[in-house]
Amino acid sequence: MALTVDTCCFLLTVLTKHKPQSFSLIMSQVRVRFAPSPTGFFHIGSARTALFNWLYARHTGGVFILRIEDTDKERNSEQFLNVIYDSLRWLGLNWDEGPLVGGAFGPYRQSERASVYSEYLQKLKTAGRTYEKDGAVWFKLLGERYEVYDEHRKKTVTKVKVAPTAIEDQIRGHVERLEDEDFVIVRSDGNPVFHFVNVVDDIAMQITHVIRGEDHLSNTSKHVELFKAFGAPVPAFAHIPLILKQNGPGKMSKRDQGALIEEYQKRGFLPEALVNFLCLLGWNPKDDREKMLISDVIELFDLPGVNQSNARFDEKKLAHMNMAYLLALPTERFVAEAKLFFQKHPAGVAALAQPEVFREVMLLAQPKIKGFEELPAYTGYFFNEDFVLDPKVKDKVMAKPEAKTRLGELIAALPSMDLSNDSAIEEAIKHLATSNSLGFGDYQAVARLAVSGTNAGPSITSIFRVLGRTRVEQRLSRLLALS
RNA sequence: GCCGCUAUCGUAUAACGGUUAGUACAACGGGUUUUCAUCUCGUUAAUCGGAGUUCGAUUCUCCGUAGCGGUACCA
Repeated sequence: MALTVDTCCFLLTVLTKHKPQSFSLIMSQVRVRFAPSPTGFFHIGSARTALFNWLYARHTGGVFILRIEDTDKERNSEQFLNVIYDSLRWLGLNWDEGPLVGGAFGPYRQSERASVYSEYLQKLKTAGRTYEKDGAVWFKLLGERYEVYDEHRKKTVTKVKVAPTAIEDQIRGHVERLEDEDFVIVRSDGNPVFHFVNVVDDIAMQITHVIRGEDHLSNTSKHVELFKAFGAPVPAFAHIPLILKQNGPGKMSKRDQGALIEEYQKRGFLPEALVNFLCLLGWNPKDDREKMLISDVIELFDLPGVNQSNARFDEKKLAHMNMAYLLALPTERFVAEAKLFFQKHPAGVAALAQPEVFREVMLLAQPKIKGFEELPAYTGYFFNEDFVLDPKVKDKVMAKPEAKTRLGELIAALPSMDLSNDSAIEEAIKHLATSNSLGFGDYQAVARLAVSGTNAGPSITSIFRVLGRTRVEQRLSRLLALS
């Protein structure tokens, strides 16, 4: 069926609730790409770039493409590719075209696109926009050439009289930069350089919006000149701010704490919490909402709403977000996720030995912890008899001379206690307390020390209930004998 | 050095050119929780500096300063 351009725009507007003027550049579907290099690491900055691309695609009803920039042949392996796939999948950023899923514009790995590059190189050669020098292929700018001595580089360079290249950035607005020197597009070893393959792929894959880190803003003038030389439409650009390390100068590098997605996976962060945190680093819904459904973010996300200044990473805010998600998690999913976490943890064997107990303990832990990584330390004493007594807590609690008396009274009362539910246990301890003219608190601290080795944790009544009479008795007696 | 981008509490951010400059995290102090955590109330805390435009500037312009990025036959 035939559709007019107006009809198309109207439909797109209706379908995406998007401002029509944002479509001035393109008459077709939005196509964005995320183009990581398989280095064996997946950086949090890359994750956010991927996320913003994905959000924009989902917001506009467009296509999110994964393209692998693996031209650096030496340090590539399937393993490294899997890091990318795993990280994206874990974050929930599914791609519509790319490796594993295919698409009409493949292949999606640069290492498999050599023929495309030579074809495009030929176009440029035919157009007279290249020349060879020192065995490399250079891109020829259009204009009058002149020589000038560069003090900083300590050599004479050839410059070209050209007008500045204008970039209309969706986030930064109008940016101008003078691109006045020819540059290499194919190295003397025959490998095309990043600028060239990047632009060729964007043309070949019909990318409409290039959303990437600000570190590429200065490169963009090169890219724009290449697009023009190919006679291809220049895509819309959107350069998103960088993530700075939380302490010290500079952007976050892979050596910084918290820089790698892998680390969050290992530490048991909830991916939806990390994604929510990342959404808010450089973007906001223009109201006070913070914990948001991803569907709401998709609806509200737009490029002009992205901030222009770099953002410092804040692990405490992320931890808080993770806790908020943990608290809101349906119980059974919490237990299931906790199980997955323990399966990869050394303490997991003991913890998972008794599924019933494990579940009970996890129910106690859910409202108390900030992240799954706290679980082994927080719940260890439930699964192990040889837990350690915190020396500081022990000294403090056992410093009171009556502590041993309280312990003895508890042991004596224990056989007749109803341990079937928390309120019964509470009643029993209260009864014991009042009969000795004391309060619940007089038994709480010493009992807690005896059964858990510490002064923090779930309610003492719950610990008694889950542990059961025998183990509680053993632990109380052990502490009494010890002191 | 040169080029580009940026600049609001410690951090992330909000504020049609008109607000007592808001919110969240953190910090600190109460309350709740017979522990801890949660929750809750409160306190501390910001428009980088200087000009200009304007009746009025956090907001627009310019100049400084600082931060960040780029400046490769890396990506």
